[in-house]
Amino acid sequence: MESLNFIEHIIEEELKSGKVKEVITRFPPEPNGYLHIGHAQSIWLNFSLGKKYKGKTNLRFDDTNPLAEESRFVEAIKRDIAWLGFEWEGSVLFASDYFPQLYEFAQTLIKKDLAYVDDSTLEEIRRMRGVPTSPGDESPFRNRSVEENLDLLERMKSGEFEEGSKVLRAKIDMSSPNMHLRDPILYRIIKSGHHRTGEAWCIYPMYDFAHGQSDYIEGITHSICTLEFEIHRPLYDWFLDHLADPSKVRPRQIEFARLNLNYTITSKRNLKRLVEEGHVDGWDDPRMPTISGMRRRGYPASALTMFAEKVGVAKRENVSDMSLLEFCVREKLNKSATRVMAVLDPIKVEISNLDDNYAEELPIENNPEAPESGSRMVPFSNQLYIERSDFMEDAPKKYFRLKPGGVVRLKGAYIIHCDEVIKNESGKIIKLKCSQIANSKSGSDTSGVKVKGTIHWVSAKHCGTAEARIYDRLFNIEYPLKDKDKDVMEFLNPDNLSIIDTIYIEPSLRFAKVGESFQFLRKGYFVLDSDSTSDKLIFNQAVSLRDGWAKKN
RNA sequence: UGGCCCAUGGUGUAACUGGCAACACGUUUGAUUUUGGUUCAAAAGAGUCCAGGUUCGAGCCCUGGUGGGCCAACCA
Repeated sequence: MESLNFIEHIIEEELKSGKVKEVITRFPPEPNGYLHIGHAQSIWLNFSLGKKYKGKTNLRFDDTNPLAEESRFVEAIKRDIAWLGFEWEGSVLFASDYFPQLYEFAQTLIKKDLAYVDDSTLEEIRRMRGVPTSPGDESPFRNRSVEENLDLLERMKSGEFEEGSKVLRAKIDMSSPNMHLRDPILYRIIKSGHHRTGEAWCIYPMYDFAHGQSDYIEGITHSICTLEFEIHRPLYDWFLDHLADPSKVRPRQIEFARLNLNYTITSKRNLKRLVEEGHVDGWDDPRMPTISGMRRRGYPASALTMFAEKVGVAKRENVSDMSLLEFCVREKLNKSATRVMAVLDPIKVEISNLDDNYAEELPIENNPEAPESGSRMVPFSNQLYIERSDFMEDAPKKYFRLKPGGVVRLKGAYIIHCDEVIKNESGKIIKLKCSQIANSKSGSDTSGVKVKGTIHWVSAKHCGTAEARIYDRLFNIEYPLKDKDKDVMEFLNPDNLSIIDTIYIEPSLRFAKVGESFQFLRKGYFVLDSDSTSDKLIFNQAVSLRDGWAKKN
């Protein structure tokens, strides 16, 4: 039997008992930044629940704070969700679409004597709210008449009062141990343009007054959010108790633990800092744990949803291993990425027994995991580059690559024997003189020579060049936010990006398209970055290949 | 001196109305391999935070602790 997460258990019970007839979820981002991997999980959760139970999922922007929100974020968020492969029901929705209705809800509460306009200052309200361990004090404005409150709210709406001079509050319980029930603020005055409603409003609802009612208006059945909203649930329900039509679908808020990843952060506030303080090049910098960053890094969308699924959903605080995400990335790319050869740190190889105008095209498979992908022709000559790490002068016994007097297979080509090591004055190896073993051609090898290793190569006469950007973990400690006395930025990994300005790539790579993923044989998965130009290709390393040799050494 | 929530290998999740703690990642070992990749096979690693209780039987139920998270923006 397939195991269910706790939300699915709840849903299935409700479905069985008839408490709910269908499942309608929503993903409710605030357009004040880019989406990160934690949001990817929430998106996956909401949309897959909708799909699994044959319901639907809305995309609704929670845009109730004009000071923070911008339409460029709306666009970026839509792009990311679509890229992940999810389709929201109908058109994109906005909490701001419901401002008129929300305003009526506010009037309804006033008429029920459950809300009042408070003239107290911010500081006074804060002080009267008290602290969790002892009751707060009631506002002197708490007992205004319904008529006065209605009038005052209307005048707040029409712009008669200054920002901060008045708020609308719910009349609940100033002594509640739950701070959110101590007469929470419903509306505040903000005289600032809104990304969608422009100057139409100068009062804006608070999150608590907007979210649940928006869910209710849309007929959402399950309003899934993260744990920090757990304490808001009594308020969520209180509004519904007083405003919802009992004959209509009543949304239920369910909280789950947000996803965290080690060696990085998933807090919008800190991601914003990374961008604004210039620690990265933007929200879509490949080092960022944002969906856009991961896309640019070369992580496939399917790897992100696979990761979300494998991590699972529960209520306990958790920090997932980056290695699981990387596993998902490799898993997907292994099946889809074309294999090509690129030398990142070259050492020249001259094949002495081939003459200078020798040229040959050799067929090399595009992807052994997908035989139908066929092969391509790769030029071979007497001048090659191999990886510096594929040669060792004093090699240990288990070193399977090239060494003086040793042999190695050039992938898809010939076996070569290392005859001579050429060094410069400072002792650095600049060239290897090798000889090609007769009859050792790949696929028709009758030489009888046994090799332990196969290495990649490019023809120095035919190859192109490119820049490679190699990424490492963003932060150099596992839990960057753990030490609250220190600034997270202190823990940034100074080596989180290394740029190799010239790598040597096989000619076929000249036709790579931006966003196209490749496996650089024996190195890792790379994607062509959008910074590339027609005369300069730039590849991002999504993730290296697993390396059993490196691990042991 | 408050309230709400959580606690299962290193990590993340399972264990449906109590019934031999399972899966994945990671780690280690071996085999295969013209990628030290992939694939395949295997191993190590928790007795379920602690103490009581109920029960033939508790990771699951009850009580009390302990530890952790969240709550005092006119943010979401």
